[in-house]
Amino acid sequence: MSIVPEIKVKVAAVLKEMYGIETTESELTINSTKPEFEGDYTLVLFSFVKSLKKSPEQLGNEIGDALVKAHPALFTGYNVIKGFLNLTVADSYWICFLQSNYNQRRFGSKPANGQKVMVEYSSPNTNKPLHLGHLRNNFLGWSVAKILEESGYEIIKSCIVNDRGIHICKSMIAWQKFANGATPQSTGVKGDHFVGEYYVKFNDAYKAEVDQLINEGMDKATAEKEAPIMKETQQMLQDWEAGKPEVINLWNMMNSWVYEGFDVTYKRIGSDFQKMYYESDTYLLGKQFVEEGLQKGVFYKKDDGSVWIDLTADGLDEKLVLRKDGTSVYITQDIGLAQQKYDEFKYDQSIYVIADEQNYHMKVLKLILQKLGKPYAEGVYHLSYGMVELPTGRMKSREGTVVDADDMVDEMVNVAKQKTEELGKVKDFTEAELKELYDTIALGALKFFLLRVDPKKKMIFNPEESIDFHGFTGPFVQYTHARIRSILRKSEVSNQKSAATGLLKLEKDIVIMLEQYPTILEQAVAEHNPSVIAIYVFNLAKAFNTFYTEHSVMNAESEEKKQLRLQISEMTANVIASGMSLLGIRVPERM
RNA sequence: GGUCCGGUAGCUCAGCUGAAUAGAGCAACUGCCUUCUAAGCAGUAGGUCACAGGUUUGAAUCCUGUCCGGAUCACCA
Repeated sequence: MSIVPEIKVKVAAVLKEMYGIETTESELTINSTKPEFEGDYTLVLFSFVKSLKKSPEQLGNEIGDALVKAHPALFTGYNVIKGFLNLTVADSYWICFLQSNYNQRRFGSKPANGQKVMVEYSSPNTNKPLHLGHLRNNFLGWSVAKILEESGYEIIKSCIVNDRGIHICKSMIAWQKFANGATPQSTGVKGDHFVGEYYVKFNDAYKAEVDQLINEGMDKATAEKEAPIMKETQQMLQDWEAGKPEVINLWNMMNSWVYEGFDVTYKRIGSDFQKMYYESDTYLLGKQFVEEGLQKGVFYKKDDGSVWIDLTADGLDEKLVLRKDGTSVYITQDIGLAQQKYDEFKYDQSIYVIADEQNYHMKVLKLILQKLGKPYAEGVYHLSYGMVELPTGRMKSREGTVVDADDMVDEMVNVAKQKTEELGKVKDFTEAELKELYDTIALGALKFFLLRVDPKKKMIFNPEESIDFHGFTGPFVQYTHARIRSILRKSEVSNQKSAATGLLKLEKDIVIMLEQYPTILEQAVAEHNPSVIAIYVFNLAKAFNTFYTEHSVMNAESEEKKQLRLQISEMTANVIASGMSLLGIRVPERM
């Protein structure tokens, strides 16, 4: 058991024995003792003062006395200040904890719990390359999956590719019109970027046609509908749905270009999936549920044949689930896909990593599944994350302010290279080693930057800050790891029982933090939130650096001290490495 | 307009299941490399926690209202 719950159990026993009051764990507040006071953990006394009719000081002294007397191996002292009982945990407890965990590679991980979780993330469109927003999504989804996996869940990472629809036809039409048969191969442009260029070309051509029609006296709305290129695109969508071979061939060809490009990007940023879904396969799913919903009285049909669900009683609106022409809408497809996923994997939980602009949609999806009585409805969880904005405001593809994912990674690699060369610490590295190091640092910086903020909140991406490798950053944590590894390379850590008997303040600070790691991991799981790990790992690295400048490991005062510090160092390196791995960040031996 | 989310130091963010004098990083200023990697450390300065009420022994945190910003409410996806 972790130390905090253990303290709570002991306190509860004392309260029961001395005053006859029953307390639950949540009624007891144990905080880390503020650095300006003596002690490790603090019990807040106020809540008992009233019912026990004792002054906080008296109560604190009584409880403190009883705790020290009953558990001399755990508590070595206490002090009471105002309504706070500050408890000092025995050094021997911390040393023993360190001794038994310092060389564990996966401290904090849990055995399989039999629960199966699907995590759907990334969800790209096949008409343009990935951008900064996708990166946040990919890093989040991957990390949450990894965090759950480390905590004993079986994970299936999945991805739904939006590979059909009007937006896909736009780039197809533009390619037909403007490409003269050009291909990624013939131009040397990465496939997803290549196709993205034609999507842009479509919009340019479309805009020109609309402007011309307006100049000829047409109103804007009509012009947007009547523009010839738009009509061609809509025709193409119909041809696609009808399965017209030349359209399908073109579609297959252009999508394959995009996938080649995506493969490169995914590999580079470390995204992977066990199961791919394609909207072209799933867009017709869900229609069967319309009939089921009608029979169960969950849906109703309007005179024009369209089918709806009334969610006004749940504080939402009426929502269309089937068009009057009998085709399904997005939400209907999602119902179908949820069922298909469940049929195949029988998941306990299904996490959808989708931006918060779809909060309403996901609420509706879950509600409909519940109303249809689906057994998996409760397990549907929308991991909603905020949009990434630039200091200048929202990214807008039409205004060309979108930050491209590949460009972003390239730039980070360049910065990593430049800074590494400036510092000149790894001049003996081979080309291959250098390349790997630049990648490790670049992606570490980028991932840490995007994962360190609470997913729920929108974030401002400041390019200048993102290339800073000092302070609250991935490279700072990586650097701390490299520093520790440097020490460990030079010295054997003895597996002998530590002979050390006491801990200095800065030594204990680190051990206390290390002990908290499993609790932090639990919090990250409960909140589906990687940022708590990023923050923790940064604080741990910071504490180690403080210790490092103050005390020497290699030239410690005694052999016992040296061994103790080596153990602290090794465990810190291990916890940094595993914490960072949960964020999808590698950690170098040297940098 | 309805619903939802947010407003904490110049900037980016923690803290939000109530608890001690509100914390980091960046930016600014001061120091520290003959000693295990200075991508580091130590220090100074910087706050009416949007505003007003309320609950409480105690509120950045909970409740109500107001102001400001954003998202959403498509037979789009």
